[in-house]
Amino acid sequence: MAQHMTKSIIRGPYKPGRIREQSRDLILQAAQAEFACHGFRGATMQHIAESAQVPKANIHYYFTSKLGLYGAVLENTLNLWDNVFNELSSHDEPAYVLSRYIDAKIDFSRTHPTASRLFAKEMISGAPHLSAYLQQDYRQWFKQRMSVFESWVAQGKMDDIDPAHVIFMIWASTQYYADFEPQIIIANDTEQLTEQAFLDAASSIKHIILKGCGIH
Amino acid sequence: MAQHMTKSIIRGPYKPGRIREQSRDLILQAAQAEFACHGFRGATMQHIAESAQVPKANIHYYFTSKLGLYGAVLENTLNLWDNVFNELSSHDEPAYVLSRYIDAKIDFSRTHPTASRLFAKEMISGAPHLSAYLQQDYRQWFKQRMSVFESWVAQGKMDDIDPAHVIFMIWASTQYYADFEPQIIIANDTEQLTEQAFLDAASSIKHIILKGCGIH
DNA sequence: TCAATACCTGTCTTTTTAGTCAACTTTTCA
DNA sequence: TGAAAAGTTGACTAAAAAGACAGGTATTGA
Repeated sequence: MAQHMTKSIIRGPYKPGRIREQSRDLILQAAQAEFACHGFRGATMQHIAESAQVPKANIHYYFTSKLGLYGAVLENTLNLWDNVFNELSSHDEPAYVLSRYIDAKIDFSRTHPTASRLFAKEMISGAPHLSAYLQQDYRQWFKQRMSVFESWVAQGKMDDIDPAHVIFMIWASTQYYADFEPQIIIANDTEQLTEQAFLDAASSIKHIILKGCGIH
Repeated sequence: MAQHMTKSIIRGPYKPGRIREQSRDLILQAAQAEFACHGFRGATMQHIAESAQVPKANIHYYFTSKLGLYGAVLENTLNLWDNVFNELSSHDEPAYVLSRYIDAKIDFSRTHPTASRLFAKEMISGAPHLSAYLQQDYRQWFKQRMSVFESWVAQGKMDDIDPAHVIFMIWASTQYYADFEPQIIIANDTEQLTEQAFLDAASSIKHIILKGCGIH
């Protein structure tokens, strides 16, 4: 028993596919960075392999093709996204909901900048690999939010602004701190963005959005 | 005289380099679209050639290399940018200045979406080809704007918000309508973004930014 | 211990890519 | 008009790319 536990601690309990999961994750991580930086066509399997420190052939053992790998990276990233934002769903007070949402978005930009950049790159390219997602989950999520905003407007809890533009402003402003990092770094005359810088950004965005929408 | 004018209308008056300018522009146009869509590494000279409807070798007659072409595209686009925004410089009233600036930015997103996307792609990749520009013109422009905002705050014309975040919010929100077009199109359930859609966006952004910053 | 399964990778092929070059046509202006 | 300059391009080369695959090694449970 003791030996078994020692073995478990050192190598973990055996599961078929345990190594598979680890290797896949390692490659997915490296691939996300490469795709985020160079886009689908600009990324190379060789670079991803070097970055993950595995032979190129090893990538092809786990993923059928470059496109398959890209699909897996996108799917992986979408799940991450959903996990972060699903909790923030229903609450009566717009000030509370929007504040928490902006905080979560800025925190996501800080902790997952490559994920943000990956989607930005894909969008700018015309989202050729995201049509399924955009037509389904995204559309549905968006419509639900819109109706929440509309009820707030009807209840006089905020100004009569097209909710779509408010959502776009929040997305744009929060994602900017991940996607346009070089610009912000040079403007701030700093080496890298600190956690405090993100907190300040969130604070300013919350001030402007809430006050700008007439939310108290 | 009449014959000379006819000739002028049909072929234009001769200038050394006239053909050069036309061909270069044609190629630059096609290259901008290709680079904006696929990034530097993802773009191919062959695609650019096909898009411009010239043989690939013709591109190499006018541009030394892929990198040289990319540099020319960036420079071209930066000049465009400057021409559009240089006029909006000095005025006492923040409401007037910011309104006109937001309008100009949204109009740029509508009329030059590929230019916007080109820069977005470059930024997301870490701006490896823009360091010179970012360190000089951009930095200077940014500092000047910051001081204008600070004087407005000092005069009580707007809330005490870090001006950098206000500028970033304006940039992010206005550029979003060019860079993330697919997302906006699907959310709006439309085929393409109309001029009216851009005007509505500008209107909402102005409302939120001005009110949100406490500008009357 | 021992098949069976999972995992690994050096080497190869084919396709695509950037860039070259020499022969060609068009345009210009003296 | 005619020679020089500018513009054009098909055919080529070398490098880099994605991907296939056979022959390995490591890991497992019985």
